[in-house]
Amino acid sequence: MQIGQVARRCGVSVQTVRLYERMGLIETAQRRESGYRDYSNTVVARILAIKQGQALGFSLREMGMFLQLSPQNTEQALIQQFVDQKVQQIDQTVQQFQRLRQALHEFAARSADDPRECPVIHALAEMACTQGVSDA
Amino acid sequence: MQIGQVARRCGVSVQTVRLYERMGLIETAQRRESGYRDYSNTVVARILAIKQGQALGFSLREMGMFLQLSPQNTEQALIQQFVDQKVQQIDQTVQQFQRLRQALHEFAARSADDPRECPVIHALAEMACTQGVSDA
DNA sequence: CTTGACTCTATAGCATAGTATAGGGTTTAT
DNA sequence: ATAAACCCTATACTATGCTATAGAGTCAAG
Repeated sequence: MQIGQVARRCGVSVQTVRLYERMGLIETAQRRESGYRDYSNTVVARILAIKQGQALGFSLREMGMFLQLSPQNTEQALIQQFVDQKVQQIDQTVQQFQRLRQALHEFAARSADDPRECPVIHALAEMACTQGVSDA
Repeated sequence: MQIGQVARRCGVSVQTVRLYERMGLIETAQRRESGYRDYSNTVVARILAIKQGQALGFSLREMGMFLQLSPQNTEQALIQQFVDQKVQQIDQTVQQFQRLRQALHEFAARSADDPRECPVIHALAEMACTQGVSDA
């Protein structure tokens, strides 16, 4: 599969595919005699996974570590530890999104002359505090 | 309140506070005769809100628009529309996080010689697809 | 056998969100 | 009256994740 086809199937540019290859996020493509890259089709799912991970806030570096992890190269205990940590992070993030959701509803329900602080700022600031920022 | 105190209270650098001011994300501070900025203390909640929003994946530009929205300057119908849209986005994101969570558990539970595709890549790729990427 | 659509490398540039530095003035405490 | 700790502006630099361009080769269709 040529790089252009991979790119179109993933909704990314060919430069992005090359970038991901250089960064080691996807397989190093086979080359034809011409020098053209020839990708296996598993690369498509991988790129889609990377883009989706990004959309959820993971950096390319994180996604790279993520994707490198496999039972073949990593101890079960470490995998479990990694997964537990990620799940905990996810739960926290989900909770924060839900508080934001609630605050948005309160915001929309407010009357124009409500003197109280904006519920969205309030909720977001509180979340930040709960996670520990302080000073005298 | 001096800029350094604001910065420490928010857990950011003074340069960041100045940057946010230049970008119009926070109030333009009063100045003392010396030229020193003098912030009101509402600025702290605002910066914390910005940082928390960022942690949830919003850009500074988005947070700026967010924070500008108020019943004083925006029609109720528009606010409702904005809120509905954001809530819908949040619900989708939360759902995606929960699918990822599930996939992570499956990943951890897998035996080392399972020949199937990695459940995390699989789940992320599927999510991406569901949102519409395609090509012939 | 040439045209158009593709590919290659290499390099440079962009937006975002900061961080660092230079060169200076201010405040407070001793 | 001087040191330490703060503040000011302006400019330059950084990392991340792309995007654009130049200059070249490849390949399929007519």
